[in-house]
Amino acid sequence: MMEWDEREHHHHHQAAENDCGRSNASGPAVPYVKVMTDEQLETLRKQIAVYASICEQLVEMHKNLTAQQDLAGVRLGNLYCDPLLTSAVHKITARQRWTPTPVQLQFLECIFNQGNGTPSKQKIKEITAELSQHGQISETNVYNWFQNRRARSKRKLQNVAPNNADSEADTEVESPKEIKTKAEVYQSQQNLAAQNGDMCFQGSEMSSELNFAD
Amino acid sequence: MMEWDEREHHHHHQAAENDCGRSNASGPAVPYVKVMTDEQLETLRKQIAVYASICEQLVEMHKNLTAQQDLAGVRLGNLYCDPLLTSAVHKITARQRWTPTPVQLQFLECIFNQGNGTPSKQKIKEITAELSQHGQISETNVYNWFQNRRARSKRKLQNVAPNNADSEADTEVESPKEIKTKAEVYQSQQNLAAQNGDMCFQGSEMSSELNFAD
DNA sequence: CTTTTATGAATGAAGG
DNA sequence: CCTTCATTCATAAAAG
Repeated sequence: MMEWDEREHHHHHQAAENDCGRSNASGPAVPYVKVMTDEQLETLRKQIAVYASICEQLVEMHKNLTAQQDLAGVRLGNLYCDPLLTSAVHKITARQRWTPTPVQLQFLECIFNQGNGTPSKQKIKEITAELSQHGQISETNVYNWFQNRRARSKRKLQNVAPNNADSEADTEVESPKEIKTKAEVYQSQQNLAAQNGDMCFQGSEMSSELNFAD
Repeated sequence: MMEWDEREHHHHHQAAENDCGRSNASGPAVPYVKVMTDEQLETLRKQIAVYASICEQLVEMHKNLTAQQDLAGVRLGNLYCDPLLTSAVHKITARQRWTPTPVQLQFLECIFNQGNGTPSKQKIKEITAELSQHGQISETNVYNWFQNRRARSKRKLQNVAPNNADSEADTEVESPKEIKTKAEVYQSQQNLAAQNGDMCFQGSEMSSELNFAD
């Protein structure tokens, strides 16, 4: 479901050279390295998210409480959450995702436009095999692509529905403002942990060590 | 930038299978895994620990505050929260579909992992009753959850198993693991969650398993 | 660099 | 159970 497509690496001279699986694999030259599966990473990511959420909640509670009565003596002063930390954690556990190459995209688009609805499982297999020649791709990727393509195409038509008759072949048309508004809300919801200025902690010496990402 | 290296692994079993440097480098159709150095793992642990610590402190603080004065009118614990949408005018569009709270999810995950596959009708009832204490939930929700969980778990396995390898270039994968190396973090999280059972952490979920390499 | 948009992926629920 | 759909989430890419 996902491939870690490591793009341009900034040739960092990290302590441990990660050469797992390299062609020259016979060498036991990889001393200290830990391996995690996608699932494990995902789990970790979720747990960290939970913590972030809990902190958020608690800070909110605290703010409400202190707002009512001046409890100057109980500042959150000692609790600091380093933004960098959050961001670093995020990067570490961030999920990567497949991105179709232009060729693959064109091919998929082409098949999609042939109208034959949801490609059968077998069909998916064939398509995947075909597209593998043009880059990394999996059946799941193909499956998801069609699912999304179909769903979004459908929604677009709905949004333009009021005008049935004039423009129909708008598979690539722009979406209405309503969607936009919704997106904004959604956007704000997402970045909670990332940008709550009120709980801007700091003071953890941890930050300096966050040099995984770039 | 990072030393996350994705690799094709042939077996799918726990993070422990750190087979970096193995001789088989041509392995087709194998799962991808992330690799971390000891240092990175250590940093991650520290970061999580920081979160745990912050949460504990906040909880403690909150308890002290509420203890000092009876804030009956500010029962913050019950707000079906949405901390981020403080300016929530949009929130009118309430969520329609059930979303398990972290605690609920954890519980479900736990039961699921006990292997006792088929959740009988009676069992569903019990589980639902139990989880009701942690938030809105119905038997249908529980039922669906198990259905989906199982189906998806199964599918993941299929994606790993069919290593027939013709034209490699396979992508996605997952690692089915049963291990239960609960990390301390997990433990803390649990306690925290328990103490704040009436909080609803929207938007973030947590999984039950945390087990990265040692 | 920050914000916005496009879109790959996850998941609760419905159909069969 | 398995498949399909709708909605939501998260991130890569584009815009400012």
